[in-house]
Amino acid sequence: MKDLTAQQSKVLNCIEESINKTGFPPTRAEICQKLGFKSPNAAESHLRALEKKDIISIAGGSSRGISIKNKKSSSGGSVPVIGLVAAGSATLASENIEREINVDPSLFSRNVDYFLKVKGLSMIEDGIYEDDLVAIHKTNDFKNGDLAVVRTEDDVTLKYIFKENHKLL
Amino acid sequence: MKDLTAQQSKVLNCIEESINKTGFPPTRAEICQKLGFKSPNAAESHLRALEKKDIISIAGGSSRGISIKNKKSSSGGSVPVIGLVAAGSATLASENIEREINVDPSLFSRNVDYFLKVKGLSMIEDGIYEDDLVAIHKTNDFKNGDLAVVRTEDDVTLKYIFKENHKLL
DNA sequence: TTTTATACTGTATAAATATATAGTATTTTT
DNA sequence: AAAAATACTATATATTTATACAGTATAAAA
Repeated sequence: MKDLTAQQSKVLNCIEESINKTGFPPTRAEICQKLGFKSPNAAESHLRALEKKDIISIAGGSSRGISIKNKKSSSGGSVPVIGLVAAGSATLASENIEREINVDPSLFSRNVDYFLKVKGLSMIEDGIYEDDLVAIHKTNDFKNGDLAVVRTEDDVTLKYIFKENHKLL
Repeated sequence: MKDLTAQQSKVLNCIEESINKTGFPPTRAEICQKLGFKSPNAAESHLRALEKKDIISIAGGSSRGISIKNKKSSSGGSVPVIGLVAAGSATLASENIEREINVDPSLFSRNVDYFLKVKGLSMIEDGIYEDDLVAIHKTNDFKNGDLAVVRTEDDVTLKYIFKENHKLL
């Protein structure tokens, strides 16, 4: 898959956010508003570039007809499974990947970047057990109370995050 | 939650299918086409009824502005966990519910009707282990190769389904 | 160096879409 | 028995939205 430019990534993020927040994709105008463009054609061009790179598909002649394509193959994307240690170093390098599993992408509303295998019993009250796989979606868009992978100095944990005065609790 | 009429259920199903298939909600006209209505107001009325019953929300002034609300509470729906035996009798009666767990509904693209606890190791090759919870979405809309709960005479199993000449294989 | 891709502004418009209004008929609730 | 909800057809229209066309400018690839 070709790499995306910085602007194309922003537009893709904008689409994901819209779907996550409102339940439906954005219009050209809404993309422009969010990213500060002054011409609808700015959004249109980026959308066509993303379509050309096979990241999204655009349904012609229908409003909000944007859908994000499944990242890898279409018939069940292959998603890497990573141990928690490897996640600490934040690499998806092949030596860190335990195995690849096939999932139906439509089961998840957000893109699954990778799976993390759970160690320990800290989340047992929430129905998350040891060796469970947690689907991880990379994003900078989080709300208080979201469940997230939190990475500190040399520790990686799965917990609910709360932000207060620009500090994570 | 108030009960839905037969027609309202059809419309809700139509919305779910559209989101699952295309990635975005339908227009009034598309609902009419799918359900055989001849007036856009037929769809509109049903949508307003569903909105009144708090099943969906409609974003005013924007196309395809339909989103399906989280079935139970908005901040993490409570979803019942059912043992496989209980699923065989197809009841959600309280004596069959092992426990209720809270999930972030936005993690799933489809509504999660209940969770099923897996018995046996038949799906181990697909990363589904004993005592795993499988999110079940009730629908009549399935494709070949979908993973589904298959219920026979007195047996309930989780398997990939294939249909051929109106027979399930 | 010429082409292609990126990254926009600005303007215009056909088509898509939501949505209101006016009816009719049936069923359900009060 | 009256009122309210359901379940539509039919028509109309303001607004939303996609999308094309004309430019300008810069960076990357051939």
